[in-house]
Amino acid sequence: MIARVVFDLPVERAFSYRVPTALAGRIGPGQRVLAPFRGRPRLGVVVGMEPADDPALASLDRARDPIAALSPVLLEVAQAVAREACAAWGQVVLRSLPPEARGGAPDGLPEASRVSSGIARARLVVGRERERLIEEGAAEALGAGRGVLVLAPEIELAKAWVRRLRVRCGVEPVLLHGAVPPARRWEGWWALRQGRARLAVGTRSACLAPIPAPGLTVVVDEHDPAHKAPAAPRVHAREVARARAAREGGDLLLTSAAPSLESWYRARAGEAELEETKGDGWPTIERVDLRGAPRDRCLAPPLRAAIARTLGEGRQVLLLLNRLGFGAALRCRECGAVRRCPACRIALTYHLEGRRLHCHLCGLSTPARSLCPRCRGRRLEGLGWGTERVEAEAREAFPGVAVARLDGESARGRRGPAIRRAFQAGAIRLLVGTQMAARLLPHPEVGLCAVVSADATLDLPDFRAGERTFQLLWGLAEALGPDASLWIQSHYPEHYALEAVARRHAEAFYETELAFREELDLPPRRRLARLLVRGPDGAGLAASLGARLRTDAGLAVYGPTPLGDRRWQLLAKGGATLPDALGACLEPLRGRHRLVGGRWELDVDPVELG
DNA sequence: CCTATACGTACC
DNA sequence: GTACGTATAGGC
Repeated sequence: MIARVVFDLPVERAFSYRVPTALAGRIGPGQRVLAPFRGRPRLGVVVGMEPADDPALASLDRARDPIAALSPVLLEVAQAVAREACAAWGQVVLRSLPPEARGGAPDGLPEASRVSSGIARARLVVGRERERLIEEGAAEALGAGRGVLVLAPEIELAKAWVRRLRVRCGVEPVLLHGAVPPARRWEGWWALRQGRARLAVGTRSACLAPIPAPGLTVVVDEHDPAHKAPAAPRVHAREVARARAAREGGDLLLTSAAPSLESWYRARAGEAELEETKGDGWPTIERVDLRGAPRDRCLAPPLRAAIARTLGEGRQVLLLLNRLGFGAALRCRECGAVRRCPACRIALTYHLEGRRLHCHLCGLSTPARSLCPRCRGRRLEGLGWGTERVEAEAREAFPGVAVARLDGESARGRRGPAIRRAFQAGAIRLLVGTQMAARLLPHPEVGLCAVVSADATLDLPDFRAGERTFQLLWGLAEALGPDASLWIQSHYPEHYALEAVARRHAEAFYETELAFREELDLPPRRRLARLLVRGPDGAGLAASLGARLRTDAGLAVYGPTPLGDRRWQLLAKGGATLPDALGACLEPLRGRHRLVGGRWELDVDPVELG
């Protein structure tokens, strides 16, 4: 017999090994094996067996475990997902397994569960009841003797779901994420594989967990970019979940306060049932126009008054800064808006070198002078204010009020939980924080929540800037009670994302946003891939790769656009077959990643453009 | 003429 | 990814 083996390498091929007679019958697809590779034993996974022999081939050293870590179906899922992401099958497979640990698997696999094909039921659930539907769905599937996988975008959220499901389902869920020690991850993995456990909760690293007879796969906060791996293999957990459900059967449940345009679009096309669970009541939404407001203050007078009122009523206040890593945009001093690309409408990014503005979508490059028709000079201005700054202003404006700050810096060590507890207990009356502070909601004592500058996300140099802003604001509004108010400061108070939140009319946002995406041939209508290039001659390499994609693959290619100092980006636009087109064109260059000039990396269906 | 480094290739 | 081969430059 010959075993086909893949490794954690950025290569397409599987490698062939003879199966020594001593191992015959003990080796099969999905099994981890140690195979001689470049003279040393290397960990690989068997993806296929062939009834042939070739004495010229090397022989497998041994099986790493007595049983296969993955089922043949999950190997197929990994292959399909790898193909869509232009990633190597072996990397998707091996990086989905827990890292190597001491000890081996227990012996014995249960009868292979009969695999049904096709998703039984795909749902996209929005609204306040969505969490209850997850609990119900999980309990129901477990009750029917089926397995359940719940994927959350962050470790903390995964832990919270373990607590909820433990109570609701009466079983101990297997928790799988990057911070769980390898030995414990394998323990849980084998328990699932052997059918001793049927419920798993985890982050994207758990997306290929061996759930026995899956009845339900849940993707919590499906819109969250954290579901996609930030480095190769750049696989999106939501797409793995979809591929799994299509091949393993069972229900697919995607949930979000404000879903991604991709999922909303699919639901609209009939690929999933859109289920809106409306809770009643919406907070009062107040928009503050920052145009013309003094730039040295971060809290406008009407907002200050409202905060004072709220504190006076004995309720708590939350001030949020959504600083999701901003590009160096140029803001006009007069009108406050940043300069945008006339074609793509996304914020232009300022590059010190040559004092030029670049569009990261279409590659437009223009001199930074003549910044704004209404403004004589140009002024580089950071977007938004820091949390410390807002905290200081709040202390000064509301003397005697217990003010605290919750951000990456102040939450370091054991301080985060202490601040959270103090806020929940009411000891802190006004809390200034970043995204992580938003997680404190829902909290009924909060009477006012303010987004200090919605522009921090609206001015991101990303065509999803509007979508991100809408998702953030909608999520906040939903988490606040009807007797609370949400204040939004912005230079674009009439922006349709803000308008839709104020009117509690999500559909209006999605329709407008989709029209914009369709007009510019952007996702979800069409697909994008970005090619990241770096190296001493990144510019030259990017240009030649771009030319190749244009002529050989016939793709619409934008750029190269500079990303900081030595990084360049190309964007390729295509249809459903984009990964195949890219593969066919770039495959001959594989193994030559280090072309003269630098190295390059592909990101198919990027969720964030930098 | 020999050793140091650079890039391209193949890995079973 | 990375060890290894061959091409290439620099050193004596």
